[in-house]
Order: sequence, then C-alpha cells, then structure tokens
Amino acid sequence: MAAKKAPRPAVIADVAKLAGVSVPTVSRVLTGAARVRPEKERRVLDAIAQLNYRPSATARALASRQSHTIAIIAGNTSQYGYAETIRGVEEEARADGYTVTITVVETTDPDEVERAVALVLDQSPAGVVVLKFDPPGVAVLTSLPRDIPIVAVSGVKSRDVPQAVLDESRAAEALTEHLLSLGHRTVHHVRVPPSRREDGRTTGWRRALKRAGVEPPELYEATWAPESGRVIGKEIAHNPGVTAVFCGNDEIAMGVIKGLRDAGLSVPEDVSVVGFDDHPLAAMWSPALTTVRQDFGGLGARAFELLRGAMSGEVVRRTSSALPELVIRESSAAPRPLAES
Amino acid sequence: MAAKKAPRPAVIADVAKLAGVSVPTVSRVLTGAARVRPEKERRVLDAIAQLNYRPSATARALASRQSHTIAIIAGNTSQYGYAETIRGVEEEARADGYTVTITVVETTDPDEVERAVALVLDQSPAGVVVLKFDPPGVAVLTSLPRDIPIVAVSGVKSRDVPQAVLDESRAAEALTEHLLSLGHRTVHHVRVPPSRREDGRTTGWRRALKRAGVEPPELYEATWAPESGRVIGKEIAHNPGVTAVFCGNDEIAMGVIKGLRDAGLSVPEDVSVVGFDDHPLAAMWSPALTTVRQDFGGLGARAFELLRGAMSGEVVRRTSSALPELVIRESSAAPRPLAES
DNA sequence: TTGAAAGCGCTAACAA
DNA sequence: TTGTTAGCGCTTTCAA
Repeated sequence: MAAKKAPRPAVIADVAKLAGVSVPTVSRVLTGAARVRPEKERRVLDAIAQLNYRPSATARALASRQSHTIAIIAGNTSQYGYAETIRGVEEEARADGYTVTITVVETTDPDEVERAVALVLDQSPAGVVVLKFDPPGVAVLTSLPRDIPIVAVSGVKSRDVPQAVLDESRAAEALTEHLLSLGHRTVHHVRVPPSRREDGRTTGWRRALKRAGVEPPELYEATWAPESGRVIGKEIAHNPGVTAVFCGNDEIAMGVIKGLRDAGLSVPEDVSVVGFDDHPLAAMWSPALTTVRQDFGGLGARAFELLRGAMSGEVVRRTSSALPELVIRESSAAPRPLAES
Repeated sequence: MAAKKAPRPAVIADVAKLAGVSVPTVSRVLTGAARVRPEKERRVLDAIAQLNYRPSATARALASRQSHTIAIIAGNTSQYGYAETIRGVEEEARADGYTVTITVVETTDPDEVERAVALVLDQSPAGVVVLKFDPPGVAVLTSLPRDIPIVAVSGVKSRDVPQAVLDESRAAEALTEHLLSLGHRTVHHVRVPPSRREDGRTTGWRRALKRAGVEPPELYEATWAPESGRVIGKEIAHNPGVTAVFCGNDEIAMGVIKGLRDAGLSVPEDVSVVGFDDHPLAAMWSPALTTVRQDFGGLGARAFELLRGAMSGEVVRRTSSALPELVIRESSAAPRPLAES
C-alpha cells in the first residue's frame, strides 16, 4: 500500500502556470518548433527544472502522430550475429534519442508471425528493422504493411525493401578460394539453416567451386546448435574424401572440429576446417579458427542510418558492406599428401 | 511521394459507426471492462474485422494511464548471460502481450545513466527489469524512481528491490569444492568484472576455500574479453604453484586454457581449469569444460513473473533460483603428483 | 447494459 | 512571438 504522498508527476500545464505562459509556449520551447522570447524561455526552463517535469512520450506520440520508437523484429536475440546486430541498431538509435523495442518471432507459423507483427504495429513505431537472417524474418517482412518505414538487415542482396547487407557470398567465395589455393581438390560445406532456398554463404561457396571447375559436393545440413556440428564432424571423419570443410558459422565449425577429433582426426593436419563470422572465441579455439570477419555491429548501425533516412521521408538507397575480411589462422592448411589413394 | 490512396487506418469511431453502437461500447468489448449484449458484441467484432481495425496502444496508454510496455535496462545485449536473460524476459513478456524495450547503459558515467533512465521513464513503461550484473546496472537501479514497478536480475541476493537471482555463490562454492576434492591444495581464481566490490562467484570461491582451511590466494582480474583470459593464462603458466583455476565465466576459461597451452602446458594434466555458466560452446571445447550450468533464460522468465506481480500491485517476494547444476567434463582432474616440490 | 460527456498530456492550427 | 481553440484515439466517469 504505497502512500498517496507521491506528488503526481508534473504535466505541461503545471509548467505553464509556474512560468506564467501558455501551454503551447512550453511545448514550443520543448520541441523548438518556434521561437520563444528568450526571457520566457528562461522562465519555462526554470519551471521545468523546478518541477522536475518530463514530457510524456505517450501524449507526444498521440498528439503529433509520430513516435520516437523503433522496433526490431528478429528470429532470436541471443545468437552471436543477431545479438551484435541488435547492439549496433540500439546503440545508434539511442544516440539519436530513439527507444527501441524488440520482438522475437521464432517460427514461420502464420499465427505467430501475425501476432508479432500486430504487437509491433500496435505501438505505431516510427520505423521497423527486420533481421532477415532466417525464415521467420522473411515471413515477417512479407506480412508487414509497406506504409511504414522499414529496413531489412540481411546477408544477401535483394530489392524487396531497403536493406543493409553484409555481402556473405563474396566472403564465402574468398574463404573457399583460400582453401582451394592451399591445394585442396574440393571443399565441402556444412550449411546453417538458410533464410531461403539458398543463402549467401552457400552461394559463394558454390560459385568459387564452379569457377575452379569443381563440381560442388553434397551439402551437410546443420542446425544452429554447435552440437549438430559435432555430429556432422563425426560423420565427416568416415569420409576420407573430405580434406577441407567450410562451415556456415564459427560455432558450427567448432562443433565439427570437436567431432573430427572425437573420431581421432586432427585439424588442420587431416582436414582443414574454416568458419564464418569471426566469433570472439574463434581466436581462442585450438586450433585457432580461420574464418572471415563479419561486422554485425556496423551492419546494425548502417541499418539504423538507412531507417533514419526512410523515416525522414528521404529517398532510400540500399547499402552494401565494405569487403569482408579474411582472417587466416590455424585451422586451415595444405592437405596431407595422399598415399596414392 | 506515396499516394494519398492509403485509406487512413480505422479508428474506434469508425468501428462504432459501422456497428451502430457508441464508442465506449466498442471500448468495452475491446477491453472486456464491462458486459455488452452478445448481439452488439458480435456486430462490433464484425466491424473490427471488416475494417481491419487495430486499437492504438498509444491512445490507450494515454487514456488509461497504463502502458503494456516493459523496459529492460542492461549493460549490454550481446554477451551470453545478458542475451539469454533478455531472451527469457522477452519471451514471457510477449506471451503476455507486453512489448519490451531495451536500453543499454555502458558505463556508470552519471550523464549516461541519467540519459538512459530518462529515455526509459519517458515511455512510462508498466514496469522495468534491470540487469544488475555490472556496475552500470547498479547505478541505474540507484537513480530509478521507486514509484514504478521494478525488478532486478542478479547473481547475488540483496534486499534493495525485488529480484530474481541465480545463486552464484553456491555454484562457485560447489565448483571450488569439486576442485579441492580432486586433491588440489588450493584453487586460484580469475575474476570477471564484479558488479560491486565482490561478486557472488568470488564470494563462493572464497567461502569454500576458507571452509577447507585454505587461505585464498591473490586474484587474477580479467575483463569480459576472452583475450584477457589468454593473457592471464600465460602468466599463470609461469607460476608452478597453480594447479587449479576457477574462472569467472566460460569464455574467460577458454582464454586461460589457450594461454596455458600457448605456454606449453596441458589441461587438465598440468593444471585444471573450470568455467562458469555452461556456455553452449563449453562442451565443444577441447578439453570439454567443467563448469556449472546457469539458467539465464529461466532467470529472465522469473524476473518477468515477479514484475507481473509487482505491476498488478501484488506484494512482491524475492525469488531464489533452484540449485545450480555442476557439469563435470574434461578440463578438471587430479593434480599431477608432485616430484617432491 | 449503454450512451453522453469529459478528459489523458501533449501538439497543431489559427488568430491576434 | 504568443495565446486560444481543437483535436490525437482511446478509456472513464456518470447518468439514464
């Protein structure tokens, strides 16, 4: 039972009265919408400080028909790439005085997608950032009305809505070429769940192989759990034809290495394994992982910048990332010379 | 230049007119605040569907003086424990129809703390969850007004505000005892940045040591970056008195192991290293990490539950976690028999 | 059970 | 430059 003592928070009318001006005048100094005589402005500012007044974002949003909230919709919030991207968006948004809401959509189940979209729309956010890394993200994008500023964040280019992209296919291509240049006849690929039929990582891998005149071998399909990588690693250990493996992300690569080792093979002596993303632990791994750096934080920041443009009615252009950076460490090496085979 | 075509979204008055009832009646069926004659209710529902009407959360919040938004304030969003906790809160909140906003406070700089708190307060959220894992979290808690429902999430108990806790000291104690029971004379500790003078992990470690009659050796201080663990690992390698190391979290443990190995030592043969949290990659590591499982997701969920209680004016009790679960894997073993010493 | 009237706290138009 | 007057889209009295 809280005491009734709590003096109800000051509202704009209280400030106006104390400052001896009208309510709109207070609003004007608050928003800077129009000039106010310096002296009155001072009085208003004093009153605000004295009453410890804070404008209600809710009332503002209702009256001005625009909020200072942006919504992020994502398949999850805790995985490395997602978390970092969200961090990037939040950081930029906060610097700009925006509040960010997060809504997770775990599956492509129409009901769930619908419900999440409704939750977001009900807040009438000033803009929406959709993490289009996975099928739920794609589904959300489809059912989001287009009369509100939207920016997608993705690993592959598309002309759907404005989007900040990290060119995964180029990165995957470079990584695959690295392996090929080491002398491997072919490179196998462990794919993480793609956002559509094919993701940028797989595309780049395939492209590099084709260019080298090598027929892409069959894919291994992993889930997002590192454990699934371990299972695949064990499986790979039984296939002597595999000398180099390109994994969809670093966590899976770590799992694959674990599986390979459990089966008695060593990396990179018996098989080279490379990851993707440059996870903070990639360098700590034994052997340290060869991978490609993905700037997810920067990606998020760029997404917000695009969104800011869209929100201010600007004509939006798409961005593309800087070139991905290959990080060569210890998990990749030349193949063991074959004993005939 | 968007066409003016976009039919402005339907508002409650449109629904009322179409259904042939008054606005308050529509509101009543929406909120369930009062009984409405079944037939009218049907007409209202039909009108809502037909107009594709969505109530404005903003207007609702203003009129009813209560929002359906809860705010999470955290030191960061991407680190494992934080990200998982946030996931837990968001999941529960979403199931309850709440929108969640995230605000990051990176330092204890009063201006930054003030600004973030203001950003949160301006939204007049229905409740606030503060991740009190670090100094910024503690600072936020101090400058947050108490006339709004607040729940803290933490690793150590305190009577400040209602809080969901994960009993870190018990877990750390169990882990330290495990090492001691293996035959180690003492256990060294690599601490991660504490939220206050001392954190639960360090406290538990110290307690177990004291209980065993061992004087706690000097601490090693790490940052949150795994790399800092590696540096410490190298340092430890030069100290032959160290046979067992308890690290503040799994990432740091991985770094320490890396550093130890770089210096030519092997784990657990030369020194045992245990982590904390049971990070998804802990099992993939070589050697697989001995650690203690922390259910951050559940922690977040419990925090929301507490908050829901507080929001509905309930008398709030504190929760405590279930007992932490020790996960013994390969990185801990009996010390090497000494060659005299 | 229902409608009329009165706000919620603010910004937008419009005169003055 | 400033105040008056109208709302924003909803919920909440209060009568009926």
